[in-house]
Amino acid sequence: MKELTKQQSKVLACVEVYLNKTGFPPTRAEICKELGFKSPNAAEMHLRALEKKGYISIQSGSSRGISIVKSQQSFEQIGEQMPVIGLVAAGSPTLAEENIEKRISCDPNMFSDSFDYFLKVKGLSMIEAGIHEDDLVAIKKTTDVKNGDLVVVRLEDEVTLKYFKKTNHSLELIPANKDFSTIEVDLREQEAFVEGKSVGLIRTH
Amino acid sequence: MKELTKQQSKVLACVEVYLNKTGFPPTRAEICKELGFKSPNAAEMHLRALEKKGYISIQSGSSRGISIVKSQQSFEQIGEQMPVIGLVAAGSPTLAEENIEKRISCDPNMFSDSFDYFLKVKGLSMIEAGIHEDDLVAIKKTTDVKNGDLVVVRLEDEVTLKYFKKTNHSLELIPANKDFSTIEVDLREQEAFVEGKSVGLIRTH
DNA sequence: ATTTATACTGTATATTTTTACAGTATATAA
DNA sequence: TTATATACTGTAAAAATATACAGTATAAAT
Repeated sequence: MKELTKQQSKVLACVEVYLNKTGFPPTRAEICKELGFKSPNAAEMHLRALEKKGYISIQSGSSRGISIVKSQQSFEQIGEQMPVIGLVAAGSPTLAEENIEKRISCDPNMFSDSFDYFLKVKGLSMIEAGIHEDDLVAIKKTTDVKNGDLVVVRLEDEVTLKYFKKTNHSLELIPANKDFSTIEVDLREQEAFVEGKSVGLIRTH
Repeated sequence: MKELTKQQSKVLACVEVYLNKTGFPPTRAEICKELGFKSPNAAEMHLRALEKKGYISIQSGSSRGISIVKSQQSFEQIGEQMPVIGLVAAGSPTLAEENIEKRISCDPNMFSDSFDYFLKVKGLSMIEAGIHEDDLVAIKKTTDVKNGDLVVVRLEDEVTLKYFKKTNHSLELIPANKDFSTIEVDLREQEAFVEGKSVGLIRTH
């Protein structure tokens, strides 16, 4: 999570205090009044920055549509807002705000292992493992993976979700669909980046 | 504290659910949409009644200026401990303590629809729907199911998870595995109890 | 038979609120 | 020296929202 500037921190605190006091979030104008700004745009800009850094989410077009994603206050946050990231064809699955499709309120420890984000599955390459298109796979960011693990690997600019098998200099990324073929990587010729591994899955019916 | 009418109770619940889901209170129009009212004044009147009876307070002149004074719900909505029930061969999947295998901390609204418990899947009859043994299927207790829904149905003492298809006097419970056959029930001869329907699924890898 | 409470529809308007755009100022980095 | 990021002011328009008013319908109470 990115660092906040002094003013952004003040604005976040202001929103949290207002929320605790009234039960609903403040308007831009109310934030200005509280912090002494003279233009609603001052508040707007700080809120946008806070959203980009993942501390709040803003429901666009709604009045008072601010919700706290990550509290500045240190008290326990049960039911954190876990980000959902689309499995994009190119580039790493980063947690930058523009990649976050939505957030789901749940416990980061609901599976056997903790996880960092959900990856939204594209395509049918893992269908025989019971992993469908649009399923959300819970990914733990780690490079510590074993053969047989379901992993997120980046090759060049392509990111895939496959079973992991490493043998000497070669890496096999094995699909679970007879219509797809195993991706074989000679690690002396090409780099492969393990982004993380799956610890669970959720699906909405 | 005064008693609430049925509709007032619905409106209060609606506000509480919205608040838990979004982090801010609903507008009059949003309450109407949720509960099927066609005039914003319907919501307005109920809110006024709820304020008069001391369940909420309304900040006049503010958008979404509703705060809960006395919650209707006896339990916390976020980070609830949702029970996991084994799909036992005999008897209804009841929420009696002896049937609860464990509890998982998660948000009852993490799927598109709310749910009441997780059912632990036994057997392979739904494998082609990507539902494996030991997957946890989120079940919403309801009898309001449509053809094609994934439902929990009890026949005599046997409980199954299957696709639902009703035609006149006959009920078909369709598996997703070519090695299993559809269960056909003539409703004039045998009773079938719909216990609920699936709204989602989670799996631990 | 008439009132009273509940439960709405439908419309209209004033007010609140978001949000875009055009600027200003300052410090820091390239 | 020229960007670039932070941190605002000031204005204005469009959209969202609260809320008043005038009705309709129904069941229960008086």
